[in-house]
Amino acid sequence: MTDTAPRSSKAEQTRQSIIDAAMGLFRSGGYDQATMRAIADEAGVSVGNAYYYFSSKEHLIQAYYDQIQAAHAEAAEAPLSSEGDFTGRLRGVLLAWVDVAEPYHEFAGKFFKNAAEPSSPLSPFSEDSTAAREAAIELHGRVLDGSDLKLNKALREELPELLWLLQMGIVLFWVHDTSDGQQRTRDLVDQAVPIIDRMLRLTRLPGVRGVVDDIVGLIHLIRP
Amino acid sequence: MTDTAPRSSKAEQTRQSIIDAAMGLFRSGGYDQATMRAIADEAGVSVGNAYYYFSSKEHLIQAYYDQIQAAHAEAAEAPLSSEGDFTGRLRGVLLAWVDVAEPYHEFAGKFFKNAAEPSSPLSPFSEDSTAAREAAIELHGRVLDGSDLKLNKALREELPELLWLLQMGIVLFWVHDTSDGQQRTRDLVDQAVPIIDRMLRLTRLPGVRGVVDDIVGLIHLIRP
DNA sequence: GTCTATAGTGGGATAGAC
DNA sequence: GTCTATCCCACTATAGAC
Repeated sequence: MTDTAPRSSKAEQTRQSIIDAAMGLFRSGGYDQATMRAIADEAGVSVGNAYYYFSSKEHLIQAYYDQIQAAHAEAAEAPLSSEGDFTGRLRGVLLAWVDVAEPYHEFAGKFFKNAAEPSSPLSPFSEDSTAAREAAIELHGRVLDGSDLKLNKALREELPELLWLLQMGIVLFWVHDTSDGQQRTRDLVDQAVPIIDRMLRLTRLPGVRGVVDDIVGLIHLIRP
Repeated sequence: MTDTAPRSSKAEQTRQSIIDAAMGLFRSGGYDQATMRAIADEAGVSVGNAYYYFSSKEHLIQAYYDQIQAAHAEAAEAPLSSEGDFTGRLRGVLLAWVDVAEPYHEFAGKFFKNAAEPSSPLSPFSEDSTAAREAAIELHGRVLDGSDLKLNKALREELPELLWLLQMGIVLFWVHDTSDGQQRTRDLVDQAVPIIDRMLRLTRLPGVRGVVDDIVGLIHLIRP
């Protein structure tokens, strides 16, 4: 979607101040409280100007998403550089997301609601989310690249996207998770990761191989 | 959720006329076109009165939601009574849903959006949806009961819920599916069902068994 | 190209009289 | 239970300043 590189410093400053204002208001009062009037006011710009930079309130959230995504990419560096085996790397990356997203959990449901609508630019499957989605998938590619997993080529190619889907599933669980510090989501990650590891290693088993090939075929069939 | 039995005839009549008006307008013009003003107008009541019966536009959707649910249960009877093997039964039940839901596909995204918010009573995971959810899970229990599948007990117990989750995944795909008659979703079902069948039969394999046990354990851990 | 100010539209939701 | 009147908000339009 939008390029992250700064254009003219003035414009970029304005843009950023709007994002910052939105961030602050989202955080303190949730999505509904943060009206476009309030955001513009807090940023010291006019409503019209806010709309000049963000064509809708949803697009403003998108910027917010991008920021979480960037923070996740950064937080994921630690496990990606220190962990060598697949389980450690995947767990590290997934838990890094839970850490990064924790402050927003309270009102994430509101975001999620908007993101669930297929036509919304906020949908993780949408055109507008392509950049963020691909960055996230790429991150899972790196989980695999540095790991000790041996996989057949066709599966290896699909796996980053599948791991991203897994992450979306964890996000789904996470938004419904009301436990303290989203501990249940962390438990889910802890337990699920070794199972996934074992499942992936099973894919080399004679009886399993054929099914894996069919699954890869299915993925190709349904990909847009 | 709401009881379907009629209360006082006058109130119930008004209530029903609002639902009918909403249904008609949703169907002809989609969700956005059907403003509360238009719905109230069509029903011959005031906007305030419409809100007296339905505390939000979302709550109006519930009536729709229930209708699809009931229609699916009915449409699923055919394959459940005629098909004997697992693939036939599962495919029949899943495709019955796609058939039943087809007229609503256009604006199903709006349903979905509301259902996605964790705190919404329309969420398939919510307290309020327990009855509908359990009915749907029960339906998948019947898919298994009449089939030729042999499974270990622990897995057999979890499987109806897992199949329901699969159905939720298909719904997710479906709302994003813009192909004619949602043909791509139908293709997905056709291709996925035999794969699931094969996967389930693999669970009896020595190397696979342990992983299946762990998955069942994980399910128990994360269930609320 | 960036920004302000202001006035307006239309829709979800509500208050309070009846 | 029902209405009318009104509020608030996202969003648009416009006219113009720098």
